[in-house]
Amino acid sequence: MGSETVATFQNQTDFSSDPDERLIVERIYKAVMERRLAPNTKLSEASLCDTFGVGRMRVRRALLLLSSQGIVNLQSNRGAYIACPDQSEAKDVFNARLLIEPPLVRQLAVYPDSRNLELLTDHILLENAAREMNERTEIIRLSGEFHLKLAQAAGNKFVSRMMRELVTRTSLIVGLFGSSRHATCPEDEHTKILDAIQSREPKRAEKLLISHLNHIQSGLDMDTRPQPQDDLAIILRSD
Amino acid sequence: MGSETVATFQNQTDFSSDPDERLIVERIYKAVMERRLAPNTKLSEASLCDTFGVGRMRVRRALLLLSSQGIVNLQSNRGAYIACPDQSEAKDVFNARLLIEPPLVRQLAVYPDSRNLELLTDHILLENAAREMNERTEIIRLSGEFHLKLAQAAGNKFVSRMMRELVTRTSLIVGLFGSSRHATCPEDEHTKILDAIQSREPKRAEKLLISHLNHIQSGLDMDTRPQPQDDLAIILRSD
DNA sequence: GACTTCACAATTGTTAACAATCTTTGTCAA
DNA sequence: TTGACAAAGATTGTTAACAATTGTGAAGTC
Repeated sequence: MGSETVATFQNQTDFSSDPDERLIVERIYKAVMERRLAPNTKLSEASLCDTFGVGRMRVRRALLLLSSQGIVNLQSNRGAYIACPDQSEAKDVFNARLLIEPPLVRQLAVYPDSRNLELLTDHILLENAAREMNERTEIIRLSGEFHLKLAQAAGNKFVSRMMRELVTRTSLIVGLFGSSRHATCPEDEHTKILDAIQSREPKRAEKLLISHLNHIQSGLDMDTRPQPQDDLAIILRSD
Repeated sequence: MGSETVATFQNQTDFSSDPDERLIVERIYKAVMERRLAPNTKLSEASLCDTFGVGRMRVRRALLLLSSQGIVNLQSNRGAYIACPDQSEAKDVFNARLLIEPPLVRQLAVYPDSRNLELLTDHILLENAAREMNERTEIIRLSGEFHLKLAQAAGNKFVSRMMRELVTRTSLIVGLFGSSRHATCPEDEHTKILDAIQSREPKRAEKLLISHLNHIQSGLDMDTRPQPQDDLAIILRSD
């Protein structure tokens, strides 16, 4: 794992015309989605340069794009760090998701497009396969991407974009505040949601989704760890 | 008009740390919102450089940020152009707005926060004042920004961001497809919506908003002008 | 021993020159 | 007159050197 191409992700809205830039952005995005890159990890220009074999300009542009997507935090004269959402932001993320996803799912259940439902079914198969194989990073990423595909099923570029940002941020939040027990999403909730959509039951789909989001949220310890990292990141580096 | 500071807009999410960069981004954003910058207008680096008295680096970064917000279209080796949404994108924008804004307004009507309602009231006063004075560009901008303030009233950073993008894009769309008659928004619909919110009538607020959005959409000639500009822009330039 | 100060190293920010690409203009031939 | 072609001009993309800032560690002082 990790060796497969990044092309899988390039159905996303990506503004950079240069392929190298896209690669950098997508790789970091993917690492964040899989929680391999922890919040507040420093992304120094030099290391990215020789990781990707690119000049500084490309790296800087990629970092600027990542910062505009809220994935990275640019600090003047100090460098780029993986974003580290606080409790207030976490609240905003979940509220935004609770605002957008329910009507989205309702709409999907009212006008289900067979082609899109197929894609969702395929995705759930992937999820289950990853679970069977116990591939942790895959499970985490696919779990998040289910919601993204939900948005993509609506066939709306803007909704997809916003959802991508919200899902990415959720990944950071779960990484920060998630208790180790509920590390991964509950297994069958996605299946149930898709089922309700396929059966054209908007109300049920909506309710399942809301409880799913609440379930994720309830697995977080928002009180502990007020503002961790930075120190922690340094500690990890000193090993 | 036009001489007032740009600071008014800086409550927005803006990722650039440098003040010059913010200024460029906000000025172009504002010009688009006021429909002074038409779709497909070329933004050459040189002209921006001496307009703002900045080096090329700043301009290029600003353009990259604008492109990440969908305001500007970066074409490799050809330059930056004000985005020119097509019919398909227009459809997406309105669908996204119809997805997000109704639940948003409903929520505002259920939990109205007095401070935020005050801000909305103030905004409507500004709108009416601009209408009285017949300040066209102000009317256009404030009209769009009402919806943005609606989102901001929810106190959610992400919702505000998405709405900002949608509203900006709507401005481009109306500029492209809007028939000259309905150039500006209908006068009192915003007032009515706010009224419904203040009276804590979620259903009514939602309905008013939906019909408001449909009203805007119905004022567009989506069939005419399949893909204008570029040529048109060149024609205008040859005067 | 703890604290400040200073200098050095490392990292990021900026600039300007150079390279590559596209656009325009002018010329020539059909 | 129209079209293709080529050279000049203008614009964007890239690179590398330089400047500025921050972080680090050693020396010195209390």
